[in-house]
Amino acid sequence: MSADASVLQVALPVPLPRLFDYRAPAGMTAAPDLVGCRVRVPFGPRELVGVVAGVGTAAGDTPALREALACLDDAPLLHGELFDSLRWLARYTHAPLGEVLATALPAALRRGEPLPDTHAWAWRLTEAGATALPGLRGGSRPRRLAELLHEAARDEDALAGLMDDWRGAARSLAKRELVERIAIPASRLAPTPQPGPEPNAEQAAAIETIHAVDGFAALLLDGVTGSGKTEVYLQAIADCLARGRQALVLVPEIGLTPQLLSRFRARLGVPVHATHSGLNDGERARTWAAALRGEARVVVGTRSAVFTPLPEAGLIVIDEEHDGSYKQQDGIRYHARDFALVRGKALGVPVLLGSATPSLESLHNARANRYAHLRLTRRAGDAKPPRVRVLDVRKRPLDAGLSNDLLDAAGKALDAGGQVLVFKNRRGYAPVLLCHDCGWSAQCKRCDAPMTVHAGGRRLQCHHCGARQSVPLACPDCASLALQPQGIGTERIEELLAKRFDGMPVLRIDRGSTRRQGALEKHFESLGTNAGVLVGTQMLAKGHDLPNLTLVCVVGIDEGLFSADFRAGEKLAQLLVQVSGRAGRADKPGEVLLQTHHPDHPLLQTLVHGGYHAFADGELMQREAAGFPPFAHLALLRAEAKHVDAPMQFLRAAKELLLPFAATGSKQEAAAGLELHGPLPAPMPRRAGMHRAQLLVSAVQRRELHAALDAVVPALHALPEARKVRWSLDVDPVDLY
DNA sequence: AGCACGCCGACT
DNA sequence: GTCGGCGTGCTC
Repeated sequence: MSADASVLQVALPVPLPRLFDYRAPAGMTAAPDLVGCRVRVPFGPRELVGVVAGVGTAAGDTPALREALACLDDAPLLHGELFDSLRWLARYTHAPLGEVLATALPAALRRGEPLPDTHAWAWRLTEAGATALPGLRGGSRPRRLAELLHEAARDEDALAGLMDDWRGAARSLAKRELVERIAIPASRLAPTPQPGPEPNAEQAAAIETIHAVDGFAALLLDGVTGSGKTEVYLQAIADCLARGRQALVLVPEIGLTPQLLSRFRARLGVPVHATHSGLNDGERARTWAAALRGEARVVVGTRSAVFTPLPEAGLIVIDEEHDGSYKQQDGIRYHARDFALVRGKALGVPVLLGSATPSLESLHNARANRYAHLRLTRRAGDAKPPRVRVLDVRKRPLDAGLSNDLLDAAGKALDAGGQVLVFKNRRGYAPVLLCHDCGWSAQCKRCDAPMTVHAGGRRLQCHHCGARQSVPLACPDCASLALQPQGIGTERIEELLAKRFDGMPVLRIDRGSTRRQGALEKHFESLGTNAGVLVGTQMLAKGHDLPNLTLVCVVGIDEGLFSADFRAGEKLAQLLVQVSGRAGRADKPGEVLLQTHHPDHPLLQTLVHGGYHAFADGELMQREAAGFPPFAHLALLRAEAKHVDAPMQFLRAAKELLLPFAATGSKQEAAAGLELHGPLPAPMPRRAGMHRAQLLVSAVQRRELHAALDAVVPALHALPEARKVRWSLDVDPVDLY
């Protein structure tokens, strides 16, 4: 084998910042047509599936290269725009390409399974079947099926519409070889959209602006709750389909409901492919393959759907663009909204970002004219916005954290036959178990966090590592029996409300009560439009339509008003506006009660009297003054280890590497160069038995941040201190902990 | 990340 | 005497 033979440069799913060279599999040559194909390769003592990222010539003195075992694809799985965008994502996140590709590909393909068939299936009569048809017993199912198939071969969907239990009949006929199953190409029928409601003037203007876009543009659809953003999406998608192009719709984790899908399916007149967390690996791979082949025309999915191949792309929609679930919080920490914008630009298609409470990043971009700003200010049917009242509870008696005013309002709403939503951002019974005699409180053994009381005061649970135990009978420190649940969680509110409104349905909706897929829907359906109370966490902020909801109560917002996290204000404002938007409909004005000990807090005052945009104006000014995003760019280097000192040692070494890029003290140069904050122990220094620390890097110019990281990240991998920790780099972190 | 190799404690 | 703990080192 000559030393300069062509080699495959393979991206493998390992946390090493390089590609690995292999000889082409036996009988193949390392030609560029293999780029984007998956290969199975030996790697140390094991075998891995990787993707050919390039071909090149091996350096002369390279030790004997190993040979790839097999190529798994006839044609590249990744090519063109998607491959280019994923390479960009690897550079942007400073992550190994192999890990990015492993994150982007459906699990079945990552494991090396073949690209699945996306054929539809049809049945037809065989020659023997045509001959035998008159002999089949009249009126029997096999006879009816044979008659149907005698007229024409029919696909399985059509058969299901024509007779029931056709499968049984087909099976029995197939056994006698009278019928056979044949693969037919997935249908590429022209869409038959159903007409929707007449758009109002604002919607029509938004639709026209989107329609007029040629090539890439980012458009912020900034519309109050109930203003009909979905209608704009539907018209834009229908327009995209009519031009013969594919549409991708991203929705938050909680937003992908059967209601949304059936509305899309009913209106668009083409199959809508959904990628939700309930799909198994095979189904996910099939949707991916169908999109790759151009068969899937509309794909709706959560965060990871942003990796769908779109060979005939025409439009990308991101619903509730401010939603935190678009940011992946482990592994490759990508932001689906931001990556969608990158893809839209590369694809040359419009990207439509919709929200009633746009992220400050998107508002900032809209104000800088980087995004078109489309406003929808009217609620459908001219429904009045809900009346928002700040409820001052200072010095008021509280029962399970609820004031009398709040309970009275709830009672009145229920008496009037309405539904009441009580929102509390803490699940469980109580957040702390305290000894009244000595001050001991139940702490998790593996985390620096108190354990939450659950099950009406019988169990303790750690919300950070999942540890569970029963509540001790006596204080472990002083043997006192005076152990008291302290603070309020959703369970405790549920308990109080069930007692207070005896006979009324009280439903609790949180991650404790609603673990299973579809459980949320079941809960809502069980209530219907009957009077009743819903108690819950974030999960209640959106999702299912509640037409009979007349009162929304928000309790426990005070923590959010004084959080150290610079994004806490934005998150709280978004939450309050979103949850308020659920109250009331056209014929029933809603009411919102915000219960607080800080009624004069500027955030509440601005939000209540000026609305979300007034809040956003003030918040953006504060961000600018403080040098926070979107006026600066952040990267957070995290490390964790079993050993106490290892994370800090690693981060100190990392800081040494970054120091040459840091801003100097002088004023002029402070605008250039990085600022390094830390390393510091993480806000929760120990979690699930691991000690954690972090180093925050910020820069005014994104280019400088990336230039420094480009230079430093490979050295980070090589640090001796790195071997003793698990570390990760989060570019554009959303949570600084 | 895996996985192997390698050197020190409580058990069939 | 071995099974197994996790430190250290490597992966084209």
